[in-house]
Amino acid sequence: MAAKYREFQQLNLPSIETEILAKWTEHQAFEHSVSIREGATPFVFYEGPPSANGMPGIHHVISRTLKDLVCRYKTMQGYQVKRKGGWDTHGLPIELGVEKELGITKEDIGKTISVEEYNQKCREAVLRFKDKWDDLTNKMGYWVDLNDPYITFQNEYIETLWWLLKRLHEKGLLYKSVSIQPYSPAAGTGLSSHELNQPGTYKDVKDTSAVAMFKVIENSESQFLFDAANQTSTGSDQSSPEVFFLAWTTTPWTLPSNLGLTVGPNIDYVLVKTFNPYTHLPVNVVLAKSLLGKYFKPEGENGDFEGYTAETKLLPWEIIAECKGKTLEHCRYEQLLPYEANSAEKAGGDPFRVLCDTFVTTEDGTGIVHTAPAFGADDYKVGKKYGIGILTMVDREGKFVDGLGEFSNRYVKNYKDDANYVDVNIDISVKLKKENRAFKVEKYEHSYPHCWRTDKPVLYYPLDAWFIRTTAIKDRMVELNRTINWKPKATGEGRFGNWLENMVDWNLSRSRYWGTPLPIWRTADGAEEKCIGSIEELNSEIRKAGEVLGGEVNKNYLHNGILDLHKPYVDEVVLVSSKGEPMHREPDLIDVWFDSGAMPYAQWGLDQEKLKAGSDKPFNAPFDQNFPADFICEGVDQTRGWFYTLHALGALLFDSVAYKTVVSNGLVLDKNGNKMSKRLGNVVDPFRTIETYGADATRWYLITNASPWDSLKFDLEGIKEVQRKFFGTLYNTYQFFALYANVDGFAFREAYIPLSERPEIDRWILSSLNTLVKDVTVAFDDYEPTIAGRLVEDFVDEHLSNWYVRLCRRRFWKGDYSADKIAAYQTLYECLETITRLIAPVSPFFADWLFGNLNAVTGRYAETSVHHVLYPVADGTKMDPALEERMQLAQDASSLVLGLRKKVNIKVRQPLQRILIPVLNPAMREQLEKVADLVKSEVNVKEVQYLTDADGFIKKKIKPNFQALGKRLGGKMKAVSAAIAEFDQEAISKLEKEGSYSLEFDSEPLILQIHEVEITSEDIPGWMVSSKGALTVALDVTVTPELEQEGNARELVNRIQKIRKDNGYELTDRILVKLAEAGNLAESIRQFSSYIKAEVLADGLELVDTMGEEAMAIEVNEQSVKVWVEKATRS
RNA sequence: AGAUCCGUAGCUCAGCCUGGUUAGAGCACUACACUGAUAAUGUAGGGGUCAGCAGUUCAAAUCUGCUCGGGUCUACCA
Repeated sequence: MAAKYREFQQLNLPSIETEILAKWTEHQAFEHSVSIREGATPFVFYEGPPSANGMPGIHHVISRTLKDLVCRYKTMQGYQVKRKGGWDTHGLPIELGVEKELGITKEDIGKTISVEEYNQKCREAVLRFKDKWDDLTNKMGYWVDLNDPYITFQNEYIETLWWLLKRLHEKGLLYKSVSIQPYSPAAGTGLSSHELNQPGTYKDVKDTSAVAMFKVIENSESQFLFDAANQTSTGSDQSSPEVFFLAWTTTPWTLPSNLGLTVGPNIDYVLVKTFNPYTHLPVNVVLAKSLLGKYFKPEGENGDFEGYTAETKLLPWEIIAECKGKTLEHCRYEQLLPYEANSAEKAGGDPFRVLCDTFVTTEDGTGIVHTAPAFGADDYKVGKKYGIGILTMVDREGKFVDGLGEFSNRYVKNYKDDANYVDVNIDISVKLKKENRAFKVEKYEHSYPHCWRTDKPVLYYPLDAWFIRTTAIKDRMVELNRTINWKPKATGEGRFGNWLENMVDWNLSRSRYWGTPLPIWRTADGAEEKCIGSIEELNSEIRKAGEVLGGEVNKNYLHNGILDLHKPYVDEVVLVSSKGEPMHREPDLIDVWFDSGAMPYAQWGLDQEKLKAGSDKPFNAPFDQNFPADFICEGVDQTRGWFYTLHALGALLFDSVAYKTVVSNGLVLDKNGNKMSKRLGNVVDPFRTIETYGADATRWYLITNASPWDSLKFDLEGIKEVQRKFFGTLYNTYQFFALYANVDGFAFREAYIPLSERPEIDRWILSSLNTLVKDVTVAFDDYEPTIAGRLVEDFVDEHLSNWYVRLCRRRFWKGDYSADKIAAYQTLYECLETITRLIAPVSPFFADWLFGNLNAVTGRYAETSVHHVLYPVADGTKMDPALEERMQLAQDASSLVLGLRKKVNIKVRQPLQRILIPVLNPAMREQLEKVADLVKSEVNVKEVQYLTDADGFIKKKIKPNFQALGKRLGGKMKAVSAAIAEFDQEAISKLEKEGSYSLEFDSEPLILQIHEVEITSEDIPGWMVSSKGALTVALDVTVTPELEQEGNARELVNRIQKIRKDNGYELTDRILVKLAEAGNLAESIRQFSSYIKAEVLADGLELVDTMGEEAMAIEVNEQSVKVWVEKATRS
């Protein structure tokens, strides 16, 4: 006896997964899936390293499912896909976590705790949840190499980063400069953007804002302003008129550092003649035209200048000139608040000019932006462009420097919680008012960032930082980006593309402790600097410095070299310059994004031989075959993170893309569309989800519910639905197969029956199957797993289960082990087996389980896992579009007839004589004839008749084919459409016969072609009719006595089958049946005796007069009858 | 504030690129049927201002613009 297909009580995905997981572990299925492809074309995948200092969430499951399915798919297509895991181990989140845990702040580090101890804590915290992560990886079926991951804090990793940095340094792409960064004077530290994004950082505050007046200097650039002012100058005012630029600020304390005024080149500005509302002196002011309304009332326009006094409420004003911002460029003005400390010389440039830039808006203020390069990123940028120098009149404690007269040494905000603090901003405003230099002073409410630690306002402050000159290759990065296949496309072109267009240099510096140290040593005067590119190089420099400088220098590192590349050790190292001066390390760490962006190189580490040989890619061996990546995938939040840094480093260092395809998946929200957060308590625990519903159902749900890049509303009900609908159906189909295949001992040992010898329906399902394979492959190749999954779902449900199996049920249990039966088994087996391979990438457990169950009996594959076999390839010779089309016709026809039966309430078991189908053309008839038998048995009718218009009793309906006709007719469409609607039967049949029809339209001839209309049959007078599209079906609902008797027989069969089942008989048991008191059923029984016997596997069917108590009373079509069923003894 | 994605039935989504006249599925709901796949299945029904407004067009869920709502990223700036 051959092995049996496994049969089950019910579907239990989690227990299947436990079983498969054990099998994978035992046979090292993952390792094997890679090693069997040794020598094959590699498909390169990069794993974006997660940070293991927090628990994994459900959102990690989606991106990892995507990664996994692509890798599995490519493996099954014959590529070798190595997947090296990795861990991101540096960075602020880790440090903040440790600070919180230890109850310390940044200031404590190096004081109450040594940097050495602190970094040790970070190192311990970093992989705290690694076990949990590994557990999830395992349970969700994510195949990735966890045994040999790259870890960013390891020396080998950091060493490679250093080499890369050195490379950038050599290319002149790594430089030190000032940048304007958020800075907290109260805490005495710069703030990262991460810190600035803490909740509650932005607060609405009321600040004193001032519109300051900058006095224009008369020269050739500004002459036109003065000319206009002079022309309208009135007799009472003999002195030469004064012209001012109006500029608004919410931070008057930045005014002593003012060096420029910025206007928008395309903004319209006006010169307005008016009076200063505080001093009442006549003035001429420049501001943006669209902002006039903020300062001047419409009633005051061209008002009474002569009669203006201090008491006049309404300010008269008049526009006396107009120009674009570009015209104002380079105009000069007098410094607003000159002191000894803020002279033009000290600024070190050519200040007090009007500048142009597009960042200027006219939404607030005056359209002229007061520009203090030290205190704003935009200001700094535009200031640098024009070379106006820089003044930093505030120190790091947040107070004015010496040499600013009455403002010297005053805090610009109340940083010290001083109860007697007097707001210097008010004092500055008052001074301006008195000096005829303020046009408007008022409180202004706006949102402003505050330090999350001290709650004090942040200010933007120039700090030293190291930069990578990404802007140097901006165009190349844009160009390379165009070659990357972005999914979705819009993210690459839009979000990422715009980001590249507006790129600024990459600020690498972080003033923290736990991270990759910048490998740059400098002399005190900064004249000489060294960038170290390897451990070997550092050690040799250490020894050199030890020799030259002598004494205690580097004494801890002279013998064994440096053992840990982190702080504080590297900071203890002193190097020596060519002139014998000591060099100290630049204290910064580098941005963690550099760590992860450099993983294509650093994951392999440096090859010391290649390094010595001076290779320009001195990385360990697999690098050459593993760069660039064919595919990466992470959340959209990585667009400016990992996607960017990978791209930037690939382009900067090797003039290459780092990845060819990138999939950015969307967020996972809760079922109400809210972001998941611990605070709201709506986080979904991935472990519980997987344990309850199974990883496969979860994966399938995540993939098929929405495109990966759309945000997903995660609902457990959806997983249940997938479980029931998809896996349940597929499982049922397998159970059905196994049930009968075990009875018949089918093990695919017979020769493959040629398609030409199989029935229509077999050829149809195999054709559909191959079409499915083709479409699924196209979808996967296009990184559209959602489409692929939905296609498989539709096939399994609609085609395989609800049509093929339903229609073929009898073939499996009826009759001998004939050729037809074998064909049915072979066909269904082929479908199931192919589906296991199709779904293997998405639902790896269930697929492997099903594949194993099938293959265990047939042994068609030598491989023990579906993940080791090849992905199905569509067989064109099995595809037959006409066949698929006519089967659709059959399904539609059946559905229509069943609908009609329902309407007249005649059950399907009651046979009916015939259906009529009007055929519009010979091709349609041919198609229908081929599937007529299927339709007949499906809807239980005896015959199908075809009606042609020759029979004369179809009424046809005509309507324009808008798509075809619209192109030709355009505007006449409406009228012609109305004319077509008026066609009578004669006109329609004329058009059909001749293929065209001419009509007169607007006294112009118009020839209507047959393909420009759609003709359908509308009605068959006197019949029950139903239609869908071009297909119309009529049903003969007459139940003749003969039909009724047959119906009775079938009903009886049905009842006896039920008894068999209730009695618990085996499918193959023979029975004996006795019936009594059958009334008007007796005739049916006699007439259909052999039919009944065959159907219920009865050796005998007897009509008797009476029966004992034990007989069962049943009802058949409202006629009661007594029946007795017993097992027949085998003869 | 800018960029970007999304908005179609009670819920989850197709359809939109390439405009075409009854806007589709599944779930849920209701009724009926089927009963040798049965903790399965089928049929039918109700349920839509395709977020809103304007435009282009003979024709708009589909193309364009604006507005509103939600998400994400970037920024917070005088």
